Amino acid sequence: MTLDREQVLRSAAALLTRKSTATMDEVARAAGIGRATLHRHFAGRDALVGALEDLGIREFEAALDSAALDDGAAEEGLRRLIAAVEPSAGLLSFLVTENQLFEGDDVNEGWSRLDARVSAFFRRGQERGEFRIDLTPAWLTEALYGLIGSCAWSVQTGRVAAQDFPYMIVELLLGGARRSVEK
Amino acid sequence: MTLDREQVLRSAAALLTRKSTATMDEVARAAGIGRATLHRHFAGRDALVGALEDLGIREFEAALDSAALDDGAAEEGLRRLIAAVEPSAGLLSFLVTENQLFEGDDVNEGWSRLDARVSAFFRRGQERGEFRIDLTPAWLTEALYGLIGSCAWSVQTGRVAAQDFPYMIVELLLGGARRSVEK
DNA sequence: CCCATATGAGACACGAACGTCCCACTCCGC
DNA sequence: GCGGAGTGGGACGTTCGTGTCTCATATGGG
Repeated sequence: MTLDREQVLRSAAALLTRKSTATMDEVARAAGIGRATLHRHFAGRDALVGALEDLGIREFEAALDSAALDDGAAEEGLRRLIAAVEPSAGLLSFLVTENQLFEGDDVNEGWSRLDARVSAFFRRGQERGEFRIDLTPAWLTEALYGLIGSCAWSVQTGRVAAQDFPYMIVELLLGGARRSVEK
Repeated sequence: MTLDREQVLRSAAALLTRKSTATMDEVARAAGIGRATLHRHFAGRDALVGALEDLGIREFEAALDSAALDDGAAEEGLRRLIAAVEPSAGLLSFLVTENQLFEGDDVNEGWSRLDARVSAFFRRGQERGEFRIDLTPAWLTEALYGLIGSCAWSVQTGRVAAQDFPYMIVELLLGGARRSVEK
């Protein structure tokens, strides 16, 4: 008994990553519990998505912390970040898509905090001459999210090998963001 | 009278780009027509999305044609493609997202045809030594779609100036795909 | 062993969106 | 001016997901 809330969230994340329109019933069955029990722990779909948001924010924040973005070259920091964020990629891309559906009323303030950290990282990289200055930090941040989502999707559909996930993202994003010599 | 089917599709695309969950009623009002009339021209939501798919495929295909990808350097071809695809960016990113919701049963064959063209373009660029060979054509194709979507979204939320749309995408994607000298 | 707590299954009402239909109105061609 | 086609508004039934509730069952601690 005594349901493992964390495990339910994990399976919900795994399911919603694949099928973002999954029913509460499907979420419950995927977690191996009854729909009633699911409702007992999460007031409704909004509450469930909210809990997933908190989870995703925590994971992303942890990845940011563990990446120690400011240690050494910015390029290496970014590589560590991508590697650290890989396990959460599916969940994060689901949450990004979910957020886009909102009418911008009440967005979880956690996202703005994370956006600010990522954006600030790119800006520092620019100031240190490691990143191109003609691509704005805000755009690099959004592009990072987009590439994470695209790559997670490509892995899911078999277009990209799972083991290549970090490499594909880092090489594509970094190649563009890195100051190249002929510029 | 005699409803302009094309115009209805345009306004539906514009609305669904911003709010992909918009109701048939909202779509109708956005087009300035009644819900009944909308249903007379499109059997249902599926038919409407299907018509939008055809429209998006036509536009993307036209962009591919007009870009003349094989004329001159691959880089220039890509620049022309991005510029040509800009007006359709919102619609295309909506359709890509929409397609991901499908359980992969019956996808419009148009997409595979377009995927093949884009993918082949990247492959030729690789063979001619203009693109890196460690990033697969399939991934470059998906990344292109993802960046188009991210940039369209960034423009909509004001994070990226509309006039910078082609530049931001091309520079980021190309920088990564382009063989850089220090490699 | 017994009881409290949590669960699963199902029933129920509610709301949203859909798809269909009808009716009055308007606009156009004849 | 007249008739018909096209349109808008609204009503209706249906479906689907949601949220709440009840009840029987199982599990685990005292």
